[in-house]
Amino acid sequence: MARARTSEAKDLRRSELMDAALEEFYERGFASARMDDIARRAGLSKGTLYLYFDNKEALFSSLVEAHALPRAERLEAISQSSGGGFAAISAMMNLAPTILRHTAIPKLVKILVANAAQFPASVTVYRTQIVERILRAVARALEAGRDKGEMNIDDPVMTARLVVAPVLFSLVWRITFEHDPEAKLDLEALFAQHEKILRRALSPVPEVAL
Amino acid sequence: MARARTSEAKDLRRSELMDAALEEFYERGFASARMDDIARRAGLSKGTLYLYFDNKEALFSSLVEAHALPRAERLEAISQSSGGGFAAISAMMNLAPTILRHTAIPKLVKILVANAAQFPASVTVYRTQIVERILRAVARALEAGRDKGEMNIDDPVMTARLVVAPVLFSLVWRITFEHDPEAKLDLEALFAQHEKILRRALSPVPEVAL
DNA sequence: TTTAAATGACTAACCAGTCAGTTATTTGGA
DNA sequence: TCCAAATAACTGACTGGTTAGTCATTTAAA
Repeated sequence: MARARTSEAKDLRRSELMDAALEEFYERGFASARMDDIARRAGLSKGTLYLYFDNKEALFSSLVEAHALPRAERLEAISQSSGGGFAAISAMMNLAPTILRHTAIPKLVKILVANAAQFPASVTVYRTQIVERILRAVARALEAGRDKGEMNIDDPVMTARLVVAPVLFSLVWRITFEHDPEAKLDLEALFAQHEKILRRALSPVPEVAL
Repeated sequence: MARARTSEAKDLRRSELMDAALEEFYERGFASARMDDIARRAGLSKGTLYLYFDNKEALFSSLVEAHALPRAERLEAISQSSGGGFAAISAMMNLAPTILRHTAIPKLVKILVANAAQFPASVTVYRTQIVERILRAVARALEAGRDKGEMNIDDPVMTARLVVAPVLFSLVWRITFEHDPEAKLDLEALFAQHEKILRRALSPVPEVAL
């Protein structure tokens, strides 16, 4: 293998090894994934893998930490840029299928949920750095909608969880049934329906009807 | 250990071993769970475990199959007995916290999701015997509500997924964050809010307002 | 020639699955 | 009622295969 001499080349190599680890952990599970296979997938040998990571557990933790920050920042930006209310909800619902289909989040969530008991520190990182930041961003978008008089919201914190729930539903459906050709899920239709229900439920009751 | 001579005693022993396996698989993951620990947890030796199950994989499959039928039947009965519509939704939402707190379903879902790639046959059993039966039962309850003129539903199949999504959200939250004392989730409040949103979204629009 | 990145054979530990031996329980003859 | 023989449930030391982690050696690049 061509050598990584500069520190940029090493950073790249490190992230290639992490990508390989994500795939192996996802496909075989943390315990069954072989360090040799991870190295091979990145086109390197096991010995080299150990130049970049102290051990299997450090490789796992670094995965979670590396993905945490950028993801959360992206989602917070989206929820803020749209100015809150139904526009923000709509922007998030439109983004959901892409996130589910083309980012590492579903795979990361799977390996994290599956190994939560073994890696409590990584779980806490993920909860505080991703999950709770996303939930707060959604709650803020709902509060903004209320302040604009566009939404009728009594409990933004619980409602934020309900807004996000179908995304997690789809995520679990995909990672669990993805090899089952009988189990299709129409993401676009699901999120369109979700948005419709939220609009009906959260729109202020027209005064005329009272 | 006192011996199991009758076939009833053997059935009991078998199910004790399965309970032990559920706990070990849940806590350590399928690959890391030791057959010796499973046997010990049931107060037996590893050799005895192999009298009841051919191998580790058979133990896993039997777990999924044993839990599948009774659970699905219970939930179908509830959704039918309440006569459909909001009464059925309400009955299910009231039941959700108990299912999440006091049944094996969350643990079973975790080990199944985590090992979906290794056991496609068990995944298919679970999907057809539990997941899709529950979703069909919910969809039927929604259709019944529409037929009664109590609900305004355009897509019962997608809506059923949205009704169930917060249950899965809570399930994943619990199995992932259960050891994290900072991460509390008020199940009763969440499902109360969910029911409120569904009532608002699915109630027919009052004619006066049009 | 020097450097340090990369390699892969090696070892030490782990564990699924086996099976020869042990022992609780039942059976039936005295 | 007692006890010896028969039965089969149960045990755990053992084996064979697997893999995380090491390190002496090789080799690409400066």
